[in-house]
Amino acid sequence: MSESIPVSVKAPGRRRAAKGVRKRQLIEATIESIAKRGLGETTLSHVSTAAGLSQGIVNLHFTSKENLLNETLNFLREDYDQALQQALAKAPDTPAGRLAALLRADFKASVADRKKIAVWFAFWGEVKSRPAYRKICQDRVKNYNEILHGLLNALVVDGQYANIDVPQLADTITSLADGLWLNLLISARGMKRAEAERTMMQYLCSVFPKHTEAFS
Amino acid sequence: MSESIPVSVKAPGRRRAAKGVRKRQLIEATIESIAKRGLGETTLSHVSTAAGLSQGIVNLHFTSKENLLNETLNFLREDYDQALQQALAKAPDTPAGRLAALLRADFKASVADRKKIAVWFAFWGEVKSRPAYRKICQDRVKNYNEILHGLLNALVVDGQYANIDVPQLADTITSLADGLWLNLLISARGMKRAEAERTMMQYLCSVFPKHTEAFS
DNA sequence: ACAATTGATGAATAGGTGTTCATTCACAAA
DNA sequence: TTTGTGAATGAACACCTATTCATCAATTGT
Repeated sequence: MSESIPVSVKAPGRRRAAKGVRKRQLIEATIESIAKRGLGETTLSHVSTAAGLSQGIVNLHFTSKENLLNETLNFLREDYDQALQQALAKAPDTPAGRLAALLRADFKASVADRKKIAVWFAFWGEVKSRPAYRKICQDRVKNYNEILHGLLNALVVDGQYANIDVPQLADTITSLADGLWLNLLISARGMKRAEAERTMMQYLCSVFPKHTEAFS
Repeated sequence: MSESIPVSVKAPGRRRAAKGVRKRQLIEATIESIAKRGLGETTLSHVSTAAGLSQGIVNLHFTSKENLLNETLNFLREDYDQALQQALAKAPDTPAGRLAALLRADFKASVADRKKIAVWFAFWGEVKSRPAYRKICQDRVKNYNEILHGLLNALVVDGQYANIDVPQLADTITSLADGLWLNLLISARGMKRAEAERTMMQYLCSVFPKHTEAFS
């Protein structure tokens, strides 16, 4: 949000920063720009100006624009995974409780932020023509699926559910989650995060009727 | 290739076409290019070359690139709506049969074509920063939701189902459909259309257990 | 047959973008 | 203080892209 104040050249003391600091600063400016202007209209000028730095700064720290975008998508993925881990760490130790925590995490304010979702979709929109993006997105899905499969299997055992096709159920859940994100992004009458979360929980209740209290 | 020999024999009937014909030809070249290169890398040169025409042709028929892209998205939406109408027209006259037809249509070869899905996502990725795209996408969703609500209400009455929140159910169904599309686009082990359709049908079976035969 | 009309051309234009690199300058070690 | 290091600059460069427009030629009307 707060736009970085462009540093006056005259004002001393605003120079030099560790590499890691600048890189993160530039990545955040990139996310901001993609959310505001879209991926196609995001230029290095926009990014460096928003960061209050000079023209060549991105090439200095990332070598190329392509590299900046790859690292931006990577950052987004790590940010997402971290939110999941954090949610699981705080979750109760029951399968249902952990599953609920995992799926609620998708709709937390810090994850389902409209800006971040816009950036996710911007990259998804290029997935077919950019193998580098596809790789990162596939890795994220793969990791998510592994966690989800584990929890679903545990819950099926825990509740002695029969006739549940876990792989297909996992597909349904991940698809539902992604589709709800699209709703958050597009919907006219601003679908709210809470509403999306409720929809997801309601679905889980219907699949696991013995554990409704965990999904309420 | 050989060309520009200014003799009378210029080429076979390669000149002149009605406005509508050229426009459609250019829109199709645009879709092709977006699917192959992405929205950001699609240039007017690519489009006109792919159509076998000259530089200025897009500006002649569409005035601007922005216009071409808007009309391309519009075409995609009309194409989609048409597929839905066609599916409904051929459907049996029962609520369950019509619902099944509507949702199966999302995964027909001509609709869930990997190229078209890539283009949909390319535009969705810019929805936040381009009001014109957002408008078209919202209209499509709105129309879809109206049809879906009608069918769901009819089916609830038909089967005397209780405790069904139709608006929420409609949200779940549309989200699931969109999410399955993302799976088709990204998934590593190529999720197949048939698999996605089965997932959707299986979900409908779970919601409407008295009508499973319509969803099998 | 002869204009008139209009689709189509493609070279030229103007504006913008990513990248480079010689140079500057903050900072800390000697 | 002096000096070495490397972060940061920003003008210059080469490239690309959307758009224009004078020109051409196929079709239509008379």
